[in-house]
Amino acid sequence: MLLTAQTTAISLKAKLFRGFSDPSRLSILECLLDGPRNVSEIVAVTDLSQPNASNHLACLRDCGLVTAVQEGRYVYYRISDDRVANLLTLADEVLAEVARGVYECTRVTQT
Amino acid sequence: MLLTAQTTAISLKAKLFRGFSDPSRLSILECLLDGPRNVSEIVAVTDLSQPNASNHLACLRDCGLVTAVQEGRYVYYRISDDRVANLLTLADEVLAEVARGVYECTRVTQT
DNA sequence: ATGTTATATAATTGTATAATGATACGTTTA
DNA sequence: TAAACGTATCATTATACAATTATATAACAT
Repeated sequence: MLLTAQTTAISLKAKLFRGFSDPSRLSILECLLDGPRNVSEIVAVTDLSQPNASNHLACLRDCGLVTAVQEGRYVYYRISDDRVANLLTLADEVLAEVARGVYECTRVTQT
Repeated sequence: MLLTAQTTAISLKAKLFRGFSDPSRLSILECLLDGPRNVSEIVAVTDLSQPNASNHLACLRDCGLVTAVQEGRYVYYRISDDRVANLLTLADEVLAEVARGVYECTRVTQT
């Protein structure tokens, strides 16, 4: 793709959505909707391996979707902005409308 | 990941977000915000190759984000639901907040 | 100091997927 | 019917990315 100011903004937005586009990361985000959690708690809730969870958390953190605070040997993660939660909610609504389509979509691999 | 009813719903949502997570598909969606467009028009606006645009359109259609209507030899695409547009707008707002983070995020490749 | 727990990082591997070029299919016009 | 046009599909290639294993770092406890 040709890169212009416009497409740069679009690439940013694509990157933002990519933060939400993985089941592991979504599990983490939904877990954090209930409040801050440390890595061990996240691992327990999501059933991800610890390194895998850390990788995805690093991705979410780098993208600004979550923030991290160290407390002793624990690192607590939380969702950085209410609008992130709003996006998840709105996605649920869209999904309710188009669920059948997404379900049948085979262009993106089923997990 | 272990697949449960919960993770299945999450996988669906991840798939939905994946529809938004590519610059080419976002360009197409933003182009369609102005109204229905046929493939040639989309190709002209987005600078994608015709086969590439068709591929992404098929993905968006399969995922229920756009609908297609054939008129003569043209196929007109439109955004399937207003909430899809809302999601794009909300993403802009989130991006305004966390843009720096996303910009600096190197876990997801820059385009 | 040593061991233990919590988290992060690195290297590797397999898979997903975006882009391209060639081609097929369907529709219209001559 | 043939030619031209619009769109879709297929095969290929290159790259991105998720998951795993092993290991490193840091904080705390004994």
